[in-house]
Amino acid sequence: MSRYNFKTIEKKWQDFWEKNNSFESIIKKDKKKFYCLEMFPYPSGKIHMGHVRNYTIGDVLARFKIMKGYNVLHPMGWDSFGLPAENAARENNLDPKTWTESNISVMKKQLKKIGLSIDWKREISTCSPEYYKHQQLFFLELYDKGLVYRKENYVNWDPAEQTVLANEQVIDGRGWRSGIPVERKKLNQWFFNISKFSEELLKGLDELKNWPNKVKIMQKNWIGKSFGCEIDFKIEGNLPINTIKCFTTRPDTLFGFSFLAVSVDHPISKYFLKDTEFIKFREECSKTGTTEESIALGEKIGFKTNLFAVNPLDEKQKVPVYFANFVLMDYGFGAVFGCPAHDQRDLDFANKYNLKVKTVVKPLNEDDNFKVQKEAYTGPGVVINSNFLNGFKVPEESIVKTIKILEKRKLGEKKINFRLKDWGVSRQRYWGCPIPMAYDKDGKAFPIPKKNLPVKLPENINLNCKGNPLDSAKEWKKIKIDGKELTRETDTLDTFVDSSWYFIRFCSANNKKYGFDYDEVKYWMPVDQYIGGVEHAILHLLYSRFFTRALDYKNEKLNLKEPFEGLFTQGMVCHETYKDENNKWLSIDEVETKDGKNYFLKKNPTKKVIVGPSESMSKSKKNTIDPEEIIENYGADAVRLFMLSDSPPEKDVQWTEQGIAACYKFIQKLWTLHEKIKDKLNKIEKSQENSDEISKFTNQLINKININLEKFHNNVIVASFYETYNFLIKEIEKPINKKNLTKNYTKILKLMSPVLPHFASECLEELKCDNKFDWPVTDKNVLTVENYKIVVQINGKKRNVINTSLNMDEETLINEIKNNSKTNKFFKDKNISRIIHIKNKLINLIIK
RNA sequence: GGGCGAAUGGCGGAACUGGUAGACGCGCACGACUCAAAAUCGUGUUUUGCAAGAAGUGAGAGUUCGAUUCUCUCUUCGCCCA
Repeated sequence: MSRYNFKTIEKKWQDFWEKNNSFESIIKKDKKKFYCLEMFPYPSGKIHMGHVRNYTIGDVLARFKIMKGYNVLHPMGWDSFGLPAENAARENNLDPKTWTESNISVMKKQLKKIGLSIDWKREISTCSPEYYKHQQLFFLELYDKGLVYRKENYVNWDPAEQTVLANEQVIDGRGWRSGIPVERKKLNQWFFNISKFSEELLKGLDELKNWPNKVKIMQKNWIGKSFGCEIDFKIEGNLPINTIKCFTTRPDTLFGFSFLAVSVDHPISKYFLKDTEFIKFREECSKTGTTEESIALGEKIGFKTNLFAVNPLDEKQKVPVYFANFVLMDYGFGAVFGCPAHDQRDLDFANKYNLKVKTVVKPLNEDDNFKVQKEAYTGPGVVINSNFLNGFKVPEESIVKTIKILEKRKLGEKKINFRLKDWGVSRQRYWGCPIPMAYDKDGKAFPIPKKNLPVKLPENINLNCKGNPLDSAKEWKKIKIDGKELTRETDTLDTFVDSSWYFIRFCSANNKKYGFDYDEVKYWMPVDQYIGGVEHAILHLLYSRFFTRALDYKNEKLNLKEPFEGLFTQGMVCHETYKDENNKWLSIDEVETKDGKNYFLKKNPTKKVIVGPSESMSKSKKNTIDPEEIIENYGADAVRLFMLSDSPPEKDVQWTEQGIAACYKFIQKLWTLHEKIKDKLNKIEKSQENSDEISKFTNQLINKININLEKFHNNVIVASFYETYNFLIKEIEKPINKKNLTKNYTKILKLMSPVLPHFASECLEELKCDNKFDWPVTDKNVLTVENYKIVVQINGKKRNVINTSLNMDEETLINEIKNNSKTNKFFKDKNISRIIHIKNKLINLIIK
């Protein structure tokens, strides 16, 4: 018996697939298409286990669909713009392009070693001008359609680095590099008008039947449609304004009104610019950062004005007006009315500034003396202490009825509000897609003429300057359009823009004229199955849905709304973590164990290692496993097998040395089995009779795998492979019909081939019996079974399992149970009062 | 604080529309082979009990002939939002 040499065999088949262009996809109109896409990687240097898991899940599906006769598109590319390249380049004194390109070539080689069914002829890279020139054209098209505009907006500003920080670069309110508190600063930026599509994007979710509910709910919350009312509050004081407009979802709590809070950026702020106290307060606010979270977690502070707001439902009630840090200008109208009793944030604020707290809603089970104390009451109930609103049920009638009253009195108006804000796409970075715009001396914006695209990134840029590197590219910035001297936009596009249409680009990856070809997009889109991490559940997926709609907007030729028909979000790959006595992370290579429980330092085996919980693999925790090394030691098929076994793919999986070793051993066992079967087939001369258990088994296996593949229950599929081995290794010891063995074993190998493509290809080639790579179908003739095991329950408890013939009549069955030695004792002095009989499955006798 | 989800042996996990709980793997134990070890193969492995049996899917109730599955209450954990 030879050992299975995965190194030569895997190489052999990978070369074979490449030479034969096995996975090249071309439009075949007579065939049903299947577009299988995994989220493309960021070329950070090397592939990690998360990629291997993601791409294995996708590859199994793609190969399955190919075998089922679909015309499959399964492409791969690189999300290659972004900050890490800029940082790495700065550290290593390279340019980002060189760094990125060398990473891509390394990672491509690594990906190929997994044996993926990728059509590499469609490979794209978002940092190549061949890709981003189309993106720049789309930008201008969106600009023409009125979906792109420029406005001033706040950014996170690092005063030490003199640069803008992305939200994730702000850690505890400080710049990640400088450690200095981040400030809010206003900058002119480009925006995509995503909020124009709020309603559509929300409604579209209902049609995404093959999306996880979880993700749809997350998107729904993110879009945040709320139904409420805008109210004009009369203002009294010494300012030339009469009213302030507010948006509220709780007009029914208007009688609990105790203050009015406005954003420091509210138009009325211009009347306070001479007030040094206000200026101080505004500076204080700018330190809080711009994210909703930092505002929610930070202290609520206010600045009292000398203004008073009048309650529109009760002219006698006048409350103070505050500037407050928790009111954002871009939500509603930058002003909210405060009802402390029924909003926790308002209550915190009211307690701090000693404002009145009036309870106007009580829970159903409380009486009218119910008073809100330390916790705001936001639940359902009845309106109290509110004059003509009293008795309204909260929330089902109170909100609607109050709005009607306000509308009748012309004090307010029903309004729908969305949390979703427009997408700011300007980034003050070098390594991104240049925004194709330019400005004259007065700051007026002009689009770069389409014929002059692409606007290429200048090379040899000094990245070690402060601020935006492109700003220092003096020559590059100058441009003449129609004789006018202009200055180029120096911001680049958010990399989320790059990934918002790459799935469309794959349909026509090599089209030089335009970003895509309409016929090809019509054939391939939408993506039938998109697979990736749940961390992209909101932004990437929402932006992609928006961008697709934006391309479709005012464009009769495209007719594409939703890019991803099916979505699957896989879990992460985790590993135990190790620390030394000084609480410093230790890498997996630095520790060793003999019993799997106690770990010691390799360098110093007397030093015990602290074993931490299993966490997602990350460089910072030093618990990563290098896929290339693993493939080198165990082979791609073993890694693929392990990535699918153990845990369901939507959950996290634990990487263990024993786990991968078990998969390796299993493939060796399958090979031994294969050799035994070959041997057996050579020895059988005449056709031998047998009960054909193998056909029955294979048929059941086909059913099982079909069901589980569609449901992504890959771990169950792997388990069924083990069952198959356990079955076959015993079965081939029995007399067997040669034809049956060949036919069924071939089917079994084909069933395994999406998961173990190299191994299955090799075995099938050796059998030389059938070189068609089709998906096995069940043989209906074999599925009829004569003998059934039926479960016998007495008073609902399982007492026995007996063999019966198909559709045995009830009387015979009961007689058999009464006489059976295991169950006869239950019938002494008792009668059967009820019979529940499920044919060929179970019988439950109720006896008294 | 709100939303969503989960909880099954020593561990990862399986169980189709309510119908044999613990598939499959890991680990562990014993045995075979071997001078020995590794590798490999075989047997066993929810708890309790010698056994027949009994108990058992986070806790408590409910619906049902029958509940891991459905309903309610609670506990713990995870994710997202605030």
